[in-house]
This record gives sequence, structure tokens and C-alpha cells, in this order.
Amino acid sequence: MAYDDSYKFKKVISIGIVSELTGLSQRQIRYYEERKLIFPDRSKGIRKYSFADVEQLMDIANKREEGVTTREIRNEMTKEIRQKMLQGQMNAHFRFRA
Amino acid sequence: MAYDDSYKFKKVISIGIVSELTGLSQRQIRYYEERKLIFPDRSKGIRKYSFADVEQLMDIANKREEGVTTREIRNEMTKEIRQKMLQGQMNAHFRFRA
DNA sequence: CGTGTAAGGAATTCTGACACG
DNA sequence: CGTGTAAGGAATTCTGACACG
Repeated sequence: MAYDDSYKFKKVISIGIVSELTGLSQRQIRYYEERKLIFPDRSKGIRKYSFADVEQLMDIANKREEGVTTREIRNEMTKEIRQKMLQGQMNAHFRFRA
Repeated sequence: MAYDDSYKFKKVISIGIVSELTGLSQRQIRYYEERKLIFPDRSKGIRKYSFADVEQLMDIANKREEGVTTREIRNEMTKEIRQKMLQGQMNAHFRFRA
């Protein structure tokens, strides 16, 4: 982890390939971006995704199938981020203690 | 290794991005393919590269700068493959021996 | 709300060729 | 041999909108 991570987070994949990889339509992928569930980079207006984005989209697809709305998914994401930031603070505090 | 490898070897990157990543021109990248140094997949005629291909291209770029010809690079690659196949046979023979 | 589709335009990629050397 | 470039065409992607619900 952390070195090969470059691959996972590098935004290099265009939407057509992401569509093939996830099974989602390009319309769906763009809509999830509109709903702030996914954040591709842009290269001259053209969206570029990472493998991490692809994974994220597969999670979204699963939740949507279960009937979870984009708003709910968005809320869950926000919570998870909150958790991770807290975790980060905890680590900063106790790393050299225990 | 082996699980996250999926990212490294998945052919999902188009030539424009590969060009940005490697600093090579599209012309050069296509030429190295013509010389059998690199083997992208095709999606409706459009070349798709993996991160492994990108690394390979950076190696090629370095060798070219040193004045190594594409033919020589090709020969070196062939030798390396030969080595690895031999290594594979060795492993198959002695894995459960030592 | 979530997704499909037709529409017109902009950006990307492809090949074969000519050029230089 | 290795790489640049102009040329014309094909495939991709983009946005805003209408549709259904």
C-alpha cells in the first residue's frame, strides 16, 4: 500500500471504459456526479476516473439496486468521511503513546 | 501483489493520457507498437494501455535516450522473457524439493 | 427522483503517406 | 531508423433538454 496506490487513485480512465467496467450507463455515471457521489477530474472537458472511482461506482450501483437513494448514499458517504477524520485525529494523538 | 495487480495490468488508458504520463508523443507510442515493444488492447480500433504498459514505455524512453535502438530493446525483452520462462520451469521442478 | 434518448458540437484517435535523414 | 506533420474519417464525449413518472 501507498506506492502501488498511485495506480488506484490516478484519474486516467474515460467514461466509456468506466461504463464497461461498472455496467452503468454513461447517463447514470454523470448523474451520480451531479449528485456529488463521484468526482472525476477533467482533461479539456473530458471526464477522467480512477480505479478507486470505479470501485466507488460499483458500491453505488449495489446500493441503488437495494433502493437506496442518491441522497441517502451521499449522507452515508459524509458520515464515513467524518469517521475517518476522527480516526485521523485519534491516531495523531495516540500514535506515540501506546 | 496479485489482487491489486488487476489495476496494473488492466488495459483502460487511451493514448492521449499515456502520452501525458510518459512524455512520449503519440507518434512514438504507436511506432513502438509497430516495432513490437508494446501491445495495447483495442476497443473499436482505439488503443487501450495498462499502467504496466506505461511503465514499459518509460523504460523504452530511457533506453532510447541512451541511444539504444528499438531492435536492441526488442532483443533485450525477448531475452528477459526467456529468463523468466526458465525461472518458471525451475520453480516448477524444485518448489517442493528444497 | 433517476434514467433514457435525440441533437449538435467539440475533442480524440486512427491510418497511410510524405518528409528528413 | 525514428519521428514530425497535415489529411480525412471514424468513434468518443459533452451539455442542455424533453420525456416519464
